[in-house]
Amino acid sequence: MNSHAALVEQLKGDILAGTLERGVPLRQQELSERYQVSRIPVRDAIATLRNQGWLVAHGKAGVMVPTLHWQEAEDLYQMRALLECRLLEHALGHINYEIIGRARDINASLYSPSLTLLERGRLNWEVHASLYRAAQRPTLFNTVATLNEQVRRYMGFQYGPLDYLDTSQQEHEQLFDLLERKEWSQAVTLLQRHIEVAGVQLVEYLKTTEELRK
Amino acid sequence: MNSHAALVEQLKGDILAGTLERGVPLRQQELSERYQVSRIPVRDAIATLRNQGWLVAHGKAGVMVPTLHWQEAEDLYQMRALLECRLLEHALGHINYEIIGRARDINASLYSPSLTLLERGRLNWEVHASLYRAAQRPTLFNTVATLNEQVRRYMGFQYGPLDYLDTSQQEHEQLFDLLERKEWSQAVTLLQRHIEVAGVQLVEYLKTTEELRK
DNA sequence: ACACTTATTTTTGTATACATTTTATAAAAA
DNA sequence: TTTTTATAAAATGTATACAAAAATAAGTGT
Repeated sequence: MNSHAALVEQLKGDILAGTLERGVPLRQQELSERYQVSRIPVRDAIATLRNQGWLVAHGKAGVMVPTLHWQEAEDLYQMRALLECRLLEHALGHINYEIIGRARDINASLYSPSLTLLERGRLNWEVHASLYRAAQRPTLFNTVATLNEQVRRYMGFQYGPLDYLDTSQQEHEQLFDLLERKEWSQAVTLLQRHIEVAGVQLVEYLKTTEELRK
Repeated sequence: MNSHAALVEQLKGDILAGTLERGVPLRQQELSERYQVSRIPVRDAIATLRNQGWLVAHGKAGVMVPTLHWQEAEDLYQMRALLECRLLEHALGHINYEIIGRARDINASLYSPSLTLLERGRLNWEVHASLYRAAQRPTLFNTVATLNEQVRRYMGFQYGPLDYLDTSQQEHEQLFDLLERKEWSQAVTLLQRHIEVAGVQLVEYLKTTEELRK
């Protein structure tokens, strides 16, 4: 992995871990000292993170970690539900037992308790992605991948408070069964609910925590 | 406008104009000489354009203007149809005569024949955006805006060959009428077809030109 | 005490120079 | 001739230094 991607991932990790306080401006020199590189790669990383929504402008000079809003999570999950269902529909004809097998393996690895939050989020996406790739629709796939990457910003909250991940893995297994039996319309419906209820749960949780902060 | 955004727009213009050949690697030094700036702002602009899909990697070092594929256009328009209809639904309750009036004004300005391709594409988006903003859904709006920005890469082809823009403006006017009469479900249906037929026309055209190149 | 200017400091943006990686070239071996 | 490997050239990535812009602080008048 080149150092640019490494720095971006490092920053994402620190954002999720809460090491970088939300709302306060990040200074390029601070970051360059913290990560022991010059300001140029820091600038590159900041640009990437801005484009992906992990950082936003702070006034006219500087960026900050944005505060989380339930409205954003709601939109992200609604878009996921819409687009991922279309993507699964395109994939249906191309999904074979090998693909389902790989997806099962990834889903099984999620049961390991010694996974960091970041690894868990990434594996969860890989379960979905392994199915979506069969659709051979790179443009649609990329947009969906971008949405999932944005959802990751809320992962720090999804873990712990609502033990969503257990039920999520079980729903994945149900999805695999339906796909193997070629019960396609039911599979798409399950996926839709799978995403929508996850979204509703997250939004509800965010609303309560937002209330608490006032 | 700061120089970074200016350089990005300049490059987009040159990409649309065909000044930068597709498929051949762009060198940072060439661009820095061409636009009379150092390689640093060129690098920044390239990073932005890569994130927006206007440039893609060429091997391990360098970027190029990507070739256009009808499959990409198809996906972009299908996503637009899905997401923009949802966005319009959210907006329906908030759309008033002032908003429709502004949209009408923008649409009227499109009849001017002395518009460049870039200006035309931008105004066309502004018609849609002026309605969507009423929805007050920034996250959904941003995704839709990104999709429209990506569609712009195909605008060079949409102009001339298929005289799509005339009918597009007439459909906009129909949409305004339906919104004023609060015939909401019909308005959403019209928008869906408006986007879908534009997509189909573009895809058909791209298929024929792709055939010719072989 | 408060609004408004002006000066100072800080921060970001850009140029130049150097280091590292990648690509192209040419020589050597199969 | 083709493939492989070594070498040279070129391109990108990064650090440092400087210029422009923005934020902060100090001063001025009301």
